[in-house]
Amino acid sequence: MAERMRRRRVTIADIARESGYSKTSVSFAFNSPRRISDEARKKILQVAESLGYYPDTLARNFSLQRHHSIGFLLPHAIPDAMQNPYIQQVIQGVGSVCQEEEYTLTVIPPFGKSLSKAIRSAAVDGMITMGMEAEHRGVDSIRMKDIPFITIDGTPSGGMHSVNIDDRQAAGDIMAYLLGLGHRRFALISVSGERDIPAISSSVIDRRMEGYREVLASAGLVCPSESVRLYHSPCSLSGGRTAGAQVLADHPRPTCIVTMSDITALGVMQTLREAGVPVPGAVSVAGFDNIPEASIMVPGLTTVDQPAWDKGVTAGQLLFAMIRGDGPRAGRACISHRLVIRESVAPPQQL
Amino acid sequence: MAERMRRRRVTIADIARESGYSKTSVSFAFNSPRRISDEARKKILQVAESLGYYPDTLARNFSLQRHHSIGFLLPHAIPDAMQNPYIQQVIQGVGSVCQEEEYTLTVIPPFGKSLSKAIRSAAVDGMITMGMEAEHRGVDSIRMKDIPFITIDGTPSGGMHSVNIDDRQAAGDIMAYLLGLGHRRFALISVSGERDIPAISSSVIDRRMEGYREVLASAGLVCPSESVRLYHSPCSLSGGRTAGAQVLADHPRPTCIVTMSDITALGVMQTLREAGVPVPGAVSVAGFDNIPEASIMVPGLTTVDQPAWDKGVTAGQLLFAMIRGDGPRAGRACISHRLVIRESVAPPQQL
DNA sequence: CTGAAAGCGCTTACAG
DNA sequence: CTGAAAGCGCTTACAG
Repeated sequence: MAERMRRRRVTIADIARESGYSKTSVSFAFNSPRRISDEARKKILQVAESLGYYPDTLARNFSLQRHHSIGFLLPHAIPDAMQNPYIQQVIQGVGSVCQEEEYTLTVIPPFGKSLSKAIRSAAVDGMITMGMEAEHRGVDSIRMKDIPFITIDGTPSGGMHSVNIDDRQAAGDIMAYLLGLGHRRFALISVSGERDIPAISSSVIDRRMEGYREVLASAGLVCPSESVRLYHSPCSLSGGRTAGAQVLADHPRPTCIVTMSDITALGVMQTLREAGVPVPGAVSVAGFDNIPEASIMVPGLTTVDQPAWDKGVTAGQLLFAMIRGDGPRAGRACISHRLVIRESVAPPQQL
Repeated sequence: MAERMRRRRVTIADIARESGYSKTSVSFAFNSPRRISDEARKKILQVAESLGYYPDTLARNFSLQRHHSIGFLLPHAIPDAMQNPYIQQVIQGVGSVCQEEEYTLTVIPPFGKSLSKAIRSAAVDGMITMGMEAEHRGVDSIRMKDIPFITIDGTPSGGMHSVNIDDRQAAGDIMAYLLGLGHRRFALISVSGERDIPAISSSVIDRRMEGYREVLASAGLVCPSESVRLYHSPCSLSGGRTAGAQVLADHPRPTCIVTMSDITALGVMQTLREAGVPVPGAVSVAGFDNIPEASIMVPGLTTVDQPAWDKGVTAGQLLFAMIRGDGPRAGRACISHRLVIRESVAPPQQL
C-alpha cells in the first residue's frame, strides 16, 4: 500500500538545501528558535512544511542520548501479569508519572522466556521491575545496561533501590484481626511462582509468612499444622479457583481462608459461591492488596490495602530523580498499608 | 551514587583496539558469528566480557532503522484510560502479540493534553490508537510520522486501517432481548467525551445509537422520549455512579437501564445498591463490553461480549504485517460479538 | 576471513 | 546571526 512505499525520508539536509540555510540553522529553527533570525526561521519552517518534514525520532534520540521512555519489566508473560489488577494499578501509577514527565512507558514482556534478551533490547532510560531478587540474573542484565532501576516488591537490600510496604507488619495486622474475631482454624494460601519469576519476590512472601506466623504464635497456633493449613497458588483468578477447590476438599473445613492476593481471594470466592458455601456465613475470606474489585464484590473483601498506585508513583518519581542525576543515595521507600474491613470476614460460626 | 558516575561507555571501538581486530569483526562477532573465524570470535567475546561491553540500544536501533517497539496511544489521560478494564484488555491483546514478536509495547499518554507532541516523540515502528476519527488531528501527526497505524473502535473508513465489531447490530441485539422480556421504559446511558477525546469514537457511539433506535422503533418507541430517556456519562466507574443517581432522581423510573459500557454499568449498579434498589428486582441493568468483572459481579451483568482481547490481538497482528510490509491492502477487520445473558436483567415487574 | 569507510539523521560546541 | 564539522555507536556493502 501507498504508505509502505516510503519515498526517501525528508531530512534537515533537504531543508537546508531548499532554504539556502545550513543544517545547523535548520536544527535551531526547531529546537532553539531564538538563536536565529526571524527571517531564517520563517523561511526554514515554511520549507519544512512544504517538504512534509518530520524529525526522525531515532536520530534525535540517538543524538540526544536518551530514549524518552522508561521501562516496566513484566514479572511474567503478558496474560498472567497484566490480568492482575494489582499489577495493573502499579503500572498506572508509574504511567501517571510518565505522563507528567512527558515520557512514554515501555512495557517489556519477557521475550520467549528470555528476560535478559528483553532487557537488552529495551530502549529505555530507566527501568522498574516487580518482585525481583537482588540475586536474580535479570538484575545483572540491567546493571550491565547501566541505567537506573528500581524494584517494587523486591528485596529491599543488596544495594537495590526499592519500594515496598512493611509486609510482615501488614500480614500480622490482618491475622490479628482474624484471631480477634475468634478464628482458630485457617487455610493460608501463599503464592507459588509460575514460570521462573513469581509475581512477588520470595522474600516478600517470606516476610508475610513471618507476619502471619508471629501473630498466630501469640494465639498458640503453628503454621503449617492441623489447624493452620498451608496451600500455594499462582497469583491469578484461576489459581484462586483451584486453591479454593483444594480447601473445600480438605477436612475439617477452616473457618477462615487467608490469601496473599486479592485476585486469588476472588477466585476462591467464586469457587465457594459455585459450591453453595456462603461467605462469610460458613467461611470467611481475607485478601491482600485491596484491588478495586475488592470493594465492588458482594460481599466486599476484607483485605490489606497496599496502595499499588502509590507504589507505582513512588517508584516512578524515584526513578526520574535518578535519571536526572539528583536521585537519593539509597532509595528504599516504604509505603504505609492499612487494614480494610468489609463483609467477607465474620466471626466463626458456633458449632 | 556510583552507578550514576558513568565511566565512558565501552564501545566496539574499545573492543577492536583491545582485541586487535576491526570494528567490523567485533560487530560480526555479535551479530553474524559465522562470518568470522572461531579464533577471532572467541578473542573478541572474551575482550568484550572483560571490558563489560554492552551494546548501545540507541545506536543499534538507529543503525538498524527500527525501534523494536510498537506504540499504543491512549485515548485520554492514564488514570481514565487505564482504569477501564475494556481498554486494559485491548492493551493486553496487543501486548501478547508484542511478546510473541519480541517487541516491546510503548504506552503513549497524551502529553499535557498535546497528542501531537506525544505522537511526535514516540519511538515506535507502528501505532495502535483507540476511538480515533479519520478527521482527528492526531491522525495527521501519525501520517506525518509515516509509520503504519491501526485504529480500534475508530471510524472504519477514510482509508484508515481499523478493527471493530458491528456496533449497530450488537446494540440492536441487546435491545431486542430487552424488548423481548417486556421492557418498555428505558434509561439509555450513552458515552460523553471527556477532555477532547472520547473513549470510543463518536461514530461508534452513533452506530450503537442507531442500533438501539432501530430496534426500539420496531416496538413503536422513540429515543429520546418520555419512555426512553437519554443520558450521557463518561466511560468510568464514577461516571456510572453519577449517571445512576440521575436516573434514580427522574420519574417515572425506567424498568431497564442500558449502558454503552460495562464500567458505567458497574457504577450504576453501585449507586442502585447503595440506594437499596434491587437489581434486577426493581430495575434491570444491561451493559456493553463484557469485561471480566461482569461475570464476577453479583448479580452477573447481562451485556454484549465484544472480545477486547481479540481486538487487541487482531490489531497487533495486522500492524506487524504492515510493519513487515506484507500487510493487507485494506485493513478493516470486523470481530464478532455475542449477547451474554446473566442475572442483571429480568422481565419488568408488574405494576 | 578481515578491515577501511560510508552511512543512519540528528545536535551542538566552536569559530567567524 | 550563521555554518562547517565533529560526534553519538552501531551496521554493512564493498574490496581485498
